[in-house]
Amino acid sequence: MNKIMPELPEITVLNRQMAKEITGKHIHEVEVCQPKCLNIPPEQFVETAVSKAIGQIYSRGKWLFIKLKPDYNLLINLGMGADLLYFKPSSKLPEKYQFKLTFAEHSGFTIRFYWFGYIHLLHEKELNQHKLTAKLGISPLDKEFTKQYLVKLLEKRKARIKSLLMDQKNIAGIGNVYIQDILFNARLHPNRKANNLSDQEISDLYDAIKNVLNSSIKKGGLAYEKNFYGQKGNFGTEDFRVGYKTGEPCPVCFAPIEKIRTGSTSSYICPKCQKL
Amino acid sequence: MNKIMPELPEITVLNRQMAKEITGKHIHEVEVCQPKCLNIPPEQFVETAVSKAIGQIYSRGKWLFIKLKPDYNLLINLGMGADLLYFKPSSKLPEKYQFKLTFAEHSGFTIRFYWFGYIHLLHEKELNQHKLTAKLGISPLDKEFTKQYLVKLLEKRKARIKSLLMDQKNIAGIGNVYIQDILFNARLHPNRKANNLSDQEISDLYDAIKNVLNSSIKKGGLAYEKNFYGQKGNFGTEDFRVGYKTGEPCPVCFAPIEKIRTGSTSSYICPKCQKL
DNA sequence: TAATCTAACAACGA
DNA sequence: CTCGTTGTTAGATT
Repeated sequence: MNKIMPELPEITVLNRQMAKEITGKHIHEVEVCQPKCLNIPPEQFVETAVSKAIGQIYSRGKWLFIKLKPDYNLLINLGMGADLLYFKPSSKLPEKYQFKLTFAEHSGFTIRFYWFGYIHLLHEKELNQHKLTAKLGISPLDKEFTKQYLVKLLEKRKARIKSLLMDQKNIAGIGNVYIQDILFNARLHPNRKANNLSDQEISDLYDAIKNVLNSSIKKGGLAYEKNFYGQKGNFGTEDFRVGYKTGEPCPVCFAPIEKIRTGSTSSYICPKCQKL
Repeated sequence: MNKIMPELPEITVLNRQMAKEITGKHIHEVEVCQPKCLNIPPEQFVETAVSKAIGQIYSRGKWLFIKLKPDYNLLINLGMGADLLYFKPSSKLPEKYQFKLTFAEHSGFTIRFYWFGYIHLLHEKELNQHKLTAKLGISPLDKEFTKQYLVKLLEKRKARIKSLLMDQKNIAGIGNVYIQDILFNARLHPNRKANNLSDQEISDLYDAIKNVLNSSIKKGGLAYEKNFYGQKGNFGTEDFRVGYKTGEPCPVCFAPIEKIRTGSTSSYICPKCQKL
């Protein structure tokens, strides 16, 4: 368990810190070291971004949305792991990064991707046609995400519950890290068919989603990911119940946790508590 | 070989006959017996169509496009077999039909679906958003469909040649009837990967597509389908080389033709001439 | 080992 | 037999 992918809790933490730190600042310089991350040519990207001011910052699923006033938006997806780090006017920059944005008063942030990731710049009017975010599903921490909403989402769906929950078009923000304990807490095998869940199971699943994500946010996100200030979160090994615990005893029945292959992803399950 | 689906040749024949017979006529009455075929409520359909005049008639793939002047279009797809029959003012109507359109001078046409089919009415401006036709591929008899075009279509495609050719988004108009002899004439097994064909094989395939479709059009289409005047075409059993000839000798090597399952469709092949 | 898109394919329904 | 939708899988991506 070295480098783990950022999911909703990590993005939420970053979002809050960025909002507090950089809102209102004016972009002075943009440095692009990895043009493939962008949606437009680097020159156009830089020219459009420079001299604009940071407006509202919010997130949807694993995406950060940073408004560049008056009518542009910077969309960031950290992909399979990345450091998005604030720097102060005088502080030393990270050794390696693929993107740097500097504000008028010489603070700014860098992004280092470990593996894939996107930095897209879009006009307000292009937002709803943006392929990668236009069809993002509801946030599991949104008020609109009610138990009834989950019931509706699952009924008539023949897909496996794990892949359905991880499909960002259904619910945005759950990845292969937090899904492990979410399913365990609801005592669901990852390959259960969505339309076969009992009312009780759906209810448990709903609570598990909220609880797992919220408790990580409360702890500042994963202990394996850095926040805006380079600090690690406090949600660590001891907070996982079955995730990444191959061979260790199930916290409920003491059966050894198994790592199994589910589709193209790995799942950590208790073979006794999570029956198919 | 009872009822066979209409493909490009049958639609082309219908198209020509309809253009000659009904162009310029004014719609006087529309009767809808199967609202599920329509894209809009029956009342709205009837109201919009009535009193408009028939303009240009053309076809794309298995779809007929009938312009209703000045700015509407009647789009017809005969699905898995249907009779689209002209009637004169005094003549008897077919016993069964799901749609009837009568002109001012009491001629008209009826449509009887045997299995699914569409009759859609669209404003000129809605045409390019029409899901079922907007992405139809090129016509294999169009001048733009050159050998080079086919080469480009097949390169880098890992799909099986049969399903690629039958996908209406690639080429529009080939179904599971004519594909049989097209593949045989090019000596191609239906499951060959598109990107593995030699230049010679692509060239043969190109010629086969044109020859098979054109020869059926010349004969007025399939002998198992009725044209606008209720007459059957002249392209019959003797014109098929391997299609629907299970057990009969291959016309080239005399090996018995086999009926095999390819994906969700049936294929008739010569096991010696069409190796995988 | 992760995330996501795409193409290709299977199963199902209308 | 046709066609669209849903879901699954393999491959590719920087």
